[in-house]
Amino acid sequence: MKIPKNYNHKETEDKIYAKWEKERLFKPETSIEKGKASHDSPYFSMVLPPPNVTGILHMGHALGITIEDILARFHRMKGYKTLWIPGTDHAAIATQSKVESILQKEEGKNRHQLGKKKFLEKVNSFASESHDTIVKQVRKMGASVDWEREAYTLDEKRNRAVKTAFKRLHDMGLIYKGMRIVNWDPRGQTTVSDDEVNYEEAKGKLYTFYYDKDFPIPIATTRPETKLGDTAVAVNPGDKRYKEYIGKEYKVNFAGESLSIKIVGDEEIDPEFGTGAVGVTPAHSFTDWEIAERHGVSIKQIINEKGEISIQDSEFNGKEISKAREEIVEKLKEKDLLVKEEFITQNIAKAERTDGTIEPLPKMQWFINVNKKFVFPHSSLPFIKKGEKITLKKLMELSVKEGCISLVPKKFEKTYFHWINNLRDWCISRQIWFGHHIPAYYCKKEGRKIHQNDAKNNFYISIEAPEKCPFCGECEMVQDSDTLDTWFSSGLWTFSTLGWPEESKELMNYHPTTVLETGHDILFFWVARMILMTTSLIGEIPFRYVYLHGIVRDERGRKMSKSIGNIMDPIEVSDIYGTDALRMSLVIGSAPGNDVKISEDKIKAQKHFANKIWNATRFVVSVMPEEKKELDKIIAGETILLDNEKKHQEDLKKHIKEVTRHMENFRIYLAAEKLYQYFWHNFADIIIEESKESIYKGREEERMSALQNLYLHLTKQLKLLHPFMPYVTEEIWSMIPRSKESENYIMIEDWPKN
RNA sequence: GGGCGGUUAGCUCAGUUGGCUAGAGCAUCUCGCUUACAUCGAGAAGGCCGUAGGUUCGAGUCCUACACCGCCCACCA
Repeated sequence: MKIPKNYNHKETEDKIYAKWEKERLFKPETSIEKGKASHDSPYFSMVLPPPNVTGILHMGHALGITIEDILARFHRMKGYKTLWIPGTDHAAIATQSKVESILQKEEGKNRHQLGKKKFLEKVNSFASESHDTIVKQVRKMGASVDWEREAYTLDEKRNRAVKTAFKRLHDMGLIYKGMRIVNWDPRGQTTVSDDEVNYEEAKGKLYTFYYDKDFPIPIATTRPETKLGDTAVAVNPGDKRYKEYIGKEYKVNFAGESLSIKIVGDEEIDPEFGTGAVGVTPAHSFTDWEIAERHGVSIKQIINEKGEISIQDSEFNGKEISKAREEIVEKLKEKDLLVKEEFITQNIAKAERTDGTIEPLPKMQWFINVNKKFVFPHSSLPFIKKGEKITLKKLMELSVKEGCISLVPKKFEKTYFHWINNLRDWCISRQIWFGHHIPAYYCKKEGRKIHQNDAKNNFYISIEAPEKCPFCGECEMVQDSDTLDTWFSSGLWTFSTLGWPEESKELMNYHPTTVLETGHDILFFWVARMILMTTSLIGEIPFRYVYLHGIVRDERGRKMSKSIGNIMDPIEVSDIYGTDALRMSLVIGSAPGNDVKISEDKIKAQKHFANKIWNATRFVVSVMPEEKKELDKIIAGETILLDNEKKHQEDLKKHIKEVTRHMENFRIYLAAEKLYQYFWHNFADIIIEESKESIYKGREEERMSALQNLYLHLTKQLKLLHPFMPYVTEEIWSMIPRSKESENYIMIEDWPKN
């Protein structure tokens, strides 16, 4: 057979992927049919972390997919029933705000001007376009995912899972509706969770002032306008300066508004900071809310959802915050109440997706209670029995602490525990339109006797829309207009993709999943939520191992970003250098948890490696004996090896062992480097070069021994390399002489044992 | 403020349970188009493994302190 001089990935990749798919090699059922695995074989299962349908894949996705595919292909070759489920994430707020900004740019409209129905149509068509792109890209990366099981976090099956989960968690007493202070994003017009808030450093002013001239204690603040909502002043109970005032109540006139201020003593107050006294604004500050709760101070909301002052009959009513601030400072100056103005740097809370400045507001929202003990309904967990009581926090903690789930690398376990310790109730409701609707229904009539479900709050939780109102028996109920945090649905991902809430075979066969591979930046967002959801709902862990990869950076260690202009598009790169080259360069030097730097040079080097493999094969094929009997003997591995070749085979055995050990311990980066080293500098540089002597000038036994050695080395190494460089190895596999028993595809060959 | 991590060749990084005469890729230099590959080969140069102590027969690897860099969390009125 004549083999071209250089490896051409462009002619290879799409063709091979299509063949794999056509032969259904990505399905565990096929492994069983072909006798590679049996029904009793151990399984290896993963979910693809569903990419957001907000655009296209980036290098981070490429890295994740590569690692996952390596794990999947490795286990498939080792004879595991291997299932890897693909899918996409509707990503609620991220997608909605993306479409909103497009709408604003293209049509100059906001979502309200367009209307809910039309807007959602737009979002859905955007999502579906984005989905198609993503799916194409996942294929291009060579991912051996089972496309027939593809899922979407917002499709019908997942919607059923979400509603069921919501209802069950509510029945368990873990979901509640309550008035609480939340992170309000005035730009996105929605609440966001604590994890979706980022802090930005900014210059600000710290004002020290008195409410009015009769008030004895000076207060410091960076936000004078919020002081309109003050209902108390808190001081440290040990602070001698203010001790005498604790317990007293003052009527003050602050900037023309009358306030009633109670002085309370609270240990949390640092006497050293500012004036040692805090103006307590319970409605617009998390810590103040807590102080107010401790001391029974009243709550007064003075800022509305638009980010305006909202006080009836006040001159400030309807004014923007910044405007109100100026005017108040002006008034304080006039009355000579402003003691000090100093510049300070402070942290401004920003909404991750919209960059809107977070305004803490008290709002009626849905929460998941992480501190409430509940009866654990069923358990396959070793640390708790069915019927025992536990909190969600404890469940999340013990799942990892007791070793049911291992994080790779281990150092993230500390970060994880630390996060759990600081965890507050999870606000799961969002006021956006795109997402799963909360399955809560309200009676339209008022004053009726309410007797079912959650009567106190007058809502009824149901998976199906109720036909008859259980409260009044007449009205058509109104569904809650809120949607769910996107992480609520992705928290169910390992089992919602396997048919839950049906008691499916899939769930029995492939859950808990074996590995979850994802970026360490979503450890809290996603990994922790999956543990929460899975343990509480099905009494099982979602996965045994969590493999966390780092961030892909440019060659100078910078994050890839549009503003720097250093973004590398994985698809472009794989067009130029080949997917195999891209995969190798992403994996080499990428220890779990560490950031990876990638450069064009690095990728080029791996393209060269693919070519090296190609040419080494060309050589081996070209020297194979023409006589059929001899060739068959080599293919069967029956040729007698001389001492020199025996030694090479011993080295190869060691190499296989080492690579396998690395793979089993998630040291994929080391396995990749070893493979590169061994192939190039042992096999090509030494073994092939040495063999030429025997092949061209040696005695018959020497020639045959050398050829046998080459053949064994090449075929075994190709198998070892296949998970890493699936395309080039598959293409080559079809070109080398093989036995009848060997598979048509290297993808389903056995992983070498020795 | 609390926590976690890093510091090894010009650059990017390996170094798995302490045995290393410390490796690789890229870049540099010299020579070579020899019948697998110039997307290559042969060779060279390049490192008090952040600093200071300690444990040990032996430390890049373990311990302590310090310096610098990075990340995460909290958020102080």
